[in-house]
Formats: sequence, structure tokens, C-alpha cells
Amino acid sequence: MARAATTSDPFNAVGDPQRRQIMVSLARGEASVSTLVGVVGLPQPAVSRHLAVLRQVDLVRCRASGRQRLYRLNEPALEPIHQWLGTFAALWNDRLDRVDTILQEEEP
Amino acid sequence: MARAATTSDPFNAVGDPQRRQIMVSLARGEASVSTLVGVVGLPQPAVSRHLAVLRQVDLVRCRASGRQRLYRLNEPALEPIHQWLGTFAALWNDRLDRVDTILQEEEP
DNA sequence: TTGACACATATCGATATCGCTATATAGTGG
DNA sequence: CCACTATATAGCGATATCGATATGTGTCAA
Repeated sequence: MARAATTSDPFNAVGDPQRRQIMVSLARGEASVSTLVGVVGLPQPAVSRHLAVLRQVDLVRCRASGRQRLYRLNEPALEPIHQWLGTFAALWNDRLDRVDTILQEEEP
Repeated sequence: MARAATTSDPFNAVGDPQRRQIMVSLARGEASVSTLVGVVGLPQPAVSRHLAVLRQVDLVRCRASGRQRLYRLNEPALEPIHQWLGTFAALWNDRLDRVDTILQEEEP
């Protein structure tokens, strides 16, 4: 059994620098494929391929707008990574728990 | 230019499930290679290889103890991943900032 | 309808990565 | 010194992944 496919494992999907760059770019808001081609220095098919990978792990979603496709982040799909990181930051998580409690008390 | 090597990019290094499992296991504390072989269901050379990868990106460190080598996590090496995630969690970060403030006020 | 534009998909060669098997290195006990 | 244990490294075949090129699909505009 080798590494889980990039198209099924968000960790692996995010293992590629170009895909991370695309995601950072999308953090600013929706963008068309051609816009992203301008951001990343890759030919359009390569970008479309990366977007397809990110779509399959649900890290990005897209909607049609005329002949363009506007891609946007799907932040909730980052949850597995957040959780995994949380495994190592017990101290940090403790603080977060306290935060939740405190914030809930603050604005009920 | 393809994907950065697993031995140089922590994101890619962590893209492998077995390596993540090893890291989760190490979150409990130091462990020898043979212990980790028991945890992950892989032959010893495979585990040593994974550990070598994690060592090269400084995600784990090891010390000799007799004929064993005890591996442990090096949490600070997770910082790049934390930061990258932070890019997308603006809302979350806002809450964290508030937490810091609140906690500082609580216990000066 | 025809042509141009925006994007997706298919295919290919080069490279990376995985787990496996065999072997090398190093510390320990007799 | 010699076996034994614990771990690292080397080489191999199978598979995955990347970027590039070529082509398919769908939308708009004239």
C-alpha cells in the first residue's frame, strides 16, 4: 500500500506547492482559471489539472459564469488538517477550549 | 518543476498516511524504531525510511540509547503548516487574537 | 451557423515515491 | 572475538505524479 492518491487525500493534495499557491490566491476570493494561470506560472491545462485535484478532495468548488468557471475555497475541507495538527498542539487546544467557553459567556 | 521532494517539503513529507501515523504515535512521547514498527504495520526498513524523511524536514529528531534510537517529535517544525493554514482562517485568527487578549487579562 | 474564447480532458515521457528484500553498521553480552 | 539485536542503507519493480502538447466541450457574438 503506497501513499493515498492526491485525489482522495487532502494532505497529499496540499503537498504540492503549486496547489498551495492556488489556494492562497483563492483565499482572496473567487477567481477564474485564466486569472489563476496568471498567478501560477503554468500553462492552462496544468492549472486545470491542479484545480481538478483540489475539487476532488473538495478543497475548492466552482461555479459557471458565462464561459468562465469561478473557483473558490471550501475552507471546511481543511478541517482534517486542522484536527491532525491539533493532535500535536495539546497546549494550544486547551487554550482554544477556554476561548470557546469564554466567548460563549461573553456573547450568548 | 514538479512537486518539491518529500525530503525537503514538510507539507509533502506529511502527505503520506504512514508518516502521519508515526507522528501521531510520537505525540505520546519518545519511541524506538521497533516500537513504531509495531504501531505501523510495515517492515522495519520501511519505517526507518519514513523516519529518515521526517528527520530531513526536521519534523522528528532522535537520540541514541544503547542500540536503540529513540525518536521524538519536533513540533516547531510544524510551524510552516500552521502558518499556511492560518492564511485561510481569518475568522479563526480573529478569535485567537481575542483569546490572547482575554487570557492575558485573566492571568497577568 | 461559424468562429473565437474559456476551460476540461487525454496522452506521453521523465521523475519520484512506495514497500520489499538483501545487506551494512553499530552497540551488547558471553 | 563472536553471535545477537537494533537500526540504517542500497537496489528493485510497480505505481503515481508532474508539466507539456494535443484535442474535446461548451458558451458567446456576429
